[in-house]
Amino acid sequence: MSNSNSSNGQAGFTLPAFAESGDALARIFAALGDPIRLKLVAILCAGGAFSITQLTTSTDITRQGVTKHLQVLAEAGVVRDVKVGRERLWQLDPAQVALARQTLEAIGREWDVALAKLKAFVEAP
Amino acid sequence: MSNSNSSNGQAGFTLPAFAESGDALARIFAALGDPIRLKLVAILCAGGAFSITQLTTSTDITRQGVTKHLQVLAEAGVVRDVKVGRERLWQLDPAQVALARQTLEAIGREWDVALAKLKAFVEAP
DNA sequence: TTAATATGCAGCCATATTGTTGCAATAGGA
DNA sequence: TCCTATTGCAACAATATGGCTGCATATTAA
Repeated sequence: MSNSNSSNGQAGFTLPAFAESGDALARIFAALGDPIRLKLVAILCAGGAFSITQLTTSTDITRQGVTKHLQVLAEAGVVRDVKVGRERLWQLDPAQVALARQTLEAIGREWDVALAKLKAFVEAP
Repeated sequence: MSNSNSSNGQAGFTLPAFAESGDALARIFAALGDPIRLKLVAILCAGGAFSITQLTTSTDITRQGVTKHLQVLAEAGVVRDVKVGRERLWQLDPAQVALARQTLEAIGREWDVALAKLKAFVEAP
């Protein structure tokens, strides 16, 4: 089987840094990988700080369901909560979103480099 | 409960477009939301086209497990496969990655706009 | 033809995820 | 104080996910 040229690891090219960035990055993407959570992020990035009850009115699920989604987002570091009175207000923390965006930019750059190498190889004299 | 001022929907501000972009966008993020799949993407964006057997050597799971991960990525449109001989070579399709990146950029922009509005409100005479 | 390689497909199992209901607890306002 | 609004917590069911084994199928090479 395969053997031979390998495919990476001890291969002939280096992987981009995010390949080994552990689970933190994957958790950010996974947190964004749900339609309801994506909508919650949209609300939070457009508005400011909202309570769970307020956010619930924007979805078709129960308050407790929204709470679970917010917990997923919070564990990924995408949102934060602040207690004020008897309410718990949620707001976006854009740092992790920026990290995810930089990763996707890195993928695009690597891809461009790979294309350029291929082009140079094909056009070699 | 809550009632009152709403929080969006029929609220006083407009949501960014990605809020209602259906499940396609969420599927892209979900596809990237796994450490193994993130590594596969890293390999593919750095290299070119690899067979399942080759990709398996880069992971700690079985070939069938890798196949399932590739299917998740394929259903999100992140990777494509090409049959050549008895092999099935996989390669990145950067279009969906670019779409995800644009979404994260939009979140960042919305956030900046919201901050600017807040600043203007606080500093109002 | 025969053997070896590469993949496909089905089924199984353990665990995680998503959403619910029900009840308790905390905090504000009349 | 008493009522109400907001949230927290626990248990539960249904489904999805991630990983495996086992076997079948195709394709290349000798």
